[in-house]
Amino acid sequence: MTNQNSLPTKRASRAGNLADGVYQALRRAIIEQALAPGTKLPEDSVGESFGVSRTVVRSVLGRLTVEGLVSQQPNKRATVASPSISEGRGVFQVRRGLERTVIETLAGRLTSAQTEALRAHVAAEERAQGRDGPESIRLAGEFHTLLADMTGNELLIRYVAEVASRCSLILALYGRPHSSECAVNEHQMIIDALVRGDEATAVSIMDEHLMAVATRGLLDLKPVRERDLKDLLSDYRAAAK
Amino acid sequence: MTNQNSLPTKRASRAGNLADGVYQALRRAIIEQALAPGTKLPEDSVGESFGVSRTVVRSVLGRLTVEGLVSQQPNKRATVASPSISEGRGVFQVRRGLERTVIETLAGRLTSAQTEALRAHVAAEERAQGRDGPESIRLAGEFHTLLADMTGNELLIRYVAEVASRCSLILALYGRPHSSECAVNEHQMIIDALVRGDEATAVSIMDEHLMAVATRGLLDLKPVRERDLKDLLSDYRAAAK
DNA sequence: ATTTACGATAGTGTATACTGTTTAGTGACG
DNA sequence: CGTCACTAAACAGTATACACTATCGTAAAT
Repeated sequence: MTNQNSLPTKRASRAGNLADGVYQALRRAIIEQALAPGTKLPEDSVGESFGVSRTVVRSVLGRLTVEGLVSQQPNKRATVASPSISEGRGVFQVRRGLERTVIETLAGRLTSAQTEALRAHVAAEERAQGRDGPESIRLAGEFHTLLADMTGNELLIRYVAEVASRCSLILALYGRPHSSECAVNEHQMIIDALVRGDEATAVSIMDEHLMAVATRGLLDLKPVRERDLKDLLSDYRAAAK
Repeated sequence: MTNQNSLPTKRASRAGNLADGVYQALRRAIIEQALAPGTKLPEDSVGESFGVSRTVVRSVLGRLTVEGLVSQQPNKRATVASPSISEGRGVFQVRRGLERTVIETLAGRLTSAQTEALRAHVAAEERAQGRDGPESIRLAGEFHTLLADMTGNELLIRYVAEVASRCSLILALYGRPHSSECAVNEHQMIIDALVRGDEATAVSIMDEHLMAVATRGLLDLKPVRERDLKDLLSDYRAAAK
């Protein structure tokens, strides 16, 4: 039942790490809400979906667990994490502190190339404004991780990425259906303050921005639909090159 | 070569997770610098040291890698992480932001029991002051994680614990030999400001406190002694109940 | 003598087999 | 009918086997 048998050429080039591919794919599936919070993730089934063994899935689930996207209890099936409201508040609070650090690091120190990249991103956000597909959700989150990237601080980058993805989950659970999550013009204002080198203003806009996003979410728990796991994951299998 | 053969009664009670035990032990070994940065950690050898299989070791090394205490590259042996100075600076910067959040959360909100616990801890630090054994190092770090615990914010707790342990590594690499790392009286002052509810002061003391710890470390790389891995780990084996 | 090619050894990546625990389904008993 | 006990299936925890990759020493070729 090796993958060589069923898919002889799939990873023929050079293997290395199956785990990474599955990790990326599963992570996206969760963040883009193809897998609703609470969805069961038995190691065998997930493995079958991606054509890998439990060994690989296990390590992936471990990683996702420390990132808070999956929750695991001993001898129980893993599930897509389903954070409580108070956990959610905690995450947002940490996020505020983290992004404050990002802003402090960046204020007045953006290269023109970086400024360029940020403006381009905001433009993309504006274009995606109308349809609230996964596209818009993803872009809004990526603005923050893009900022973090520019600090060059590895740990800061990882933490911001982590809280941002957790926030996606939280908003999926408790957010209003059509809140566009990040007001694009707030992003614009942050960029402006950063290039002006106006640290105080940039910090306070970011802070309010995040507060706003957090308080925009305080509503109805959405119903959890039960569907077939393999169905839901089929789209993401291709991505696990 | 199962552990039942060699140690029939060791984990007779109820198993569950061997991994947790090994994780704790290995983590301590690194933080307390029994395992110097750069030390090679082959999965088999570590497994033998603790009497478990590679499977378990592998998951543990994975966890420690995401925490930054171990570094892994594909198809290469894992090693105890050996962060660069600039990585070190990055970690300290994140830490400042994180602990700022801790202070903001706690200022003026400490229960008397919590205040009690903090004062007791500082007292313990003072007692351990003289001998700069692992005891003193551990206590100094634990003051910060103790504070974080009191926020009740799971994520914040995890992050602070993570940066604190990474900082231990960094100071081990670049710190002066006998810098007592955290001046105990600074801890005392932080507590005082917190109970007064004086958030601004508490934040700035903590900030300077961390800055001081960070700048106290900027010196000679210590030589790396080469010793037998199993020797070094023998003390920690018992802890992996 | 120095460098390159090659082979042995050590080590990681992944699958699979086995064991123990949880979960869910079924029937007996209240 | 409900609920309790019991059994079978599903599932996680762990060890091990095998394939592939890196590492290092040794010998051949320059």
